[in-house]
Amino acid sequence: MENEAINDLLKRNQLSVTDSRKKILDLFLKNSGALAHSDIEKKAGERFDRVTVYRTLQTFVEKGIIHTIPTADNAVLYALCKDECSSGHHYDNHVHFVCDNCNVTYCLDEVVTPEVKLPKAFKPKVIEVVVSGLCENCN
Amino acid sequence: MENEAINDLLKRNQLSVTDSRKKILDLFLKNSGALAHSDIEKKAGERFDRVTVYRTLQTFVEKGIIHTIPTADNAVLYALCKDECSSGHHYDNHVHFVCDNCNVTYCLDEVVTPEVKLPKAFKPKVIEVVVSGLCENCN
DNA sequence: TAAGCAGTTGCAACAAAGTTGCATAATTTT
DNA sequence: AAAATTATGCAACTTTGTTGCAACTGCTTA
Repeated sequence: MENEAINDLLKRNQLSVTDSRKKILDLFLKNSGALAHSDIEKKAGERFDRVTVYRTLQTFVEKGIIHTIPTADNAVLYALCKDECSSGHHYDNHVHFVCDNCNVTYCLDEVVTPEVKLPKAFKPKVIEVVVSGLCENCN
Repeated sequence: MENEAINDLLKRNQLSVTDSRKKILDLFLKNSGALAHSDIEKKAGERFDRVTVYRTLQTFVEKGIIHTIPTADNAVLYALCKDECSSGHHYDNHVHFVCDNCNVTYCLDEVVTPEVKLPKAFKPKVIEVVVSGLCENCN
């Protein structure tokens, strides 16, 4: 079932289908929120080698399978990309939401980043928006 | 001259006026852009102890003298707050701009963060906007 | 389906970033 | 100017991230 989807996703990105990659991808699929490196490393049941986790996440980012989320406290977070992300180029124009209470980070894919009017001399390329507050569950 | 201003700022925040604090504050005043921890630690001329830099920055953030800036590559950046920031509470509703070319980070104090429409269930408190692209000098 | 190749993993060793306790030194208070 | 308070810097440590290399796994093709 989902196994098929995972295999497909990996193959579509010219990645060999390995245990670690399947397990890490599975974690993302089963988690609605974003994951920190440490979440993955310590994830119940299986322990992955630190180096493998670093390299897997890096590979996934390069292939456009996941993207990083900047946070105010500078923890590195990762979340699945929508299909539109292509290799090395993230169309990451959605808003991220961090809950102050439960600390979960959401990708609000349906909320598009607003326009920002800058001084003329600045040429914007990417706009990152991170909102914090109370999420749907903690409200 | 500026020395007065620095002393005042520290005293106003109930901080004793020490060499390290004066020098680090001075760096911020002389730099239009944001500073990374390492910028401060290695700053030409003077070398500060790593621990002192960590503790000084932490104190300044707590007092509302400086604020942190979230970045895409998760480097920790600090910049001076406008006067409105009070102890422990940052009114940090301006846009940050990171130049892809010269890598300088600007606080665009005059650019106010736009409204973002979230799903009803989410209650926003703080909105962080980080724009990257080409700055006024690299344009 | 077995052999061989390329890509992936995990270990070890290292480098960088950040933290803590404590004795010393500097500021502030009286 | 001495006492009290606060900040500094060292040492030792923890956490986080990186690199090289040998062993292994998944992929290809014959």
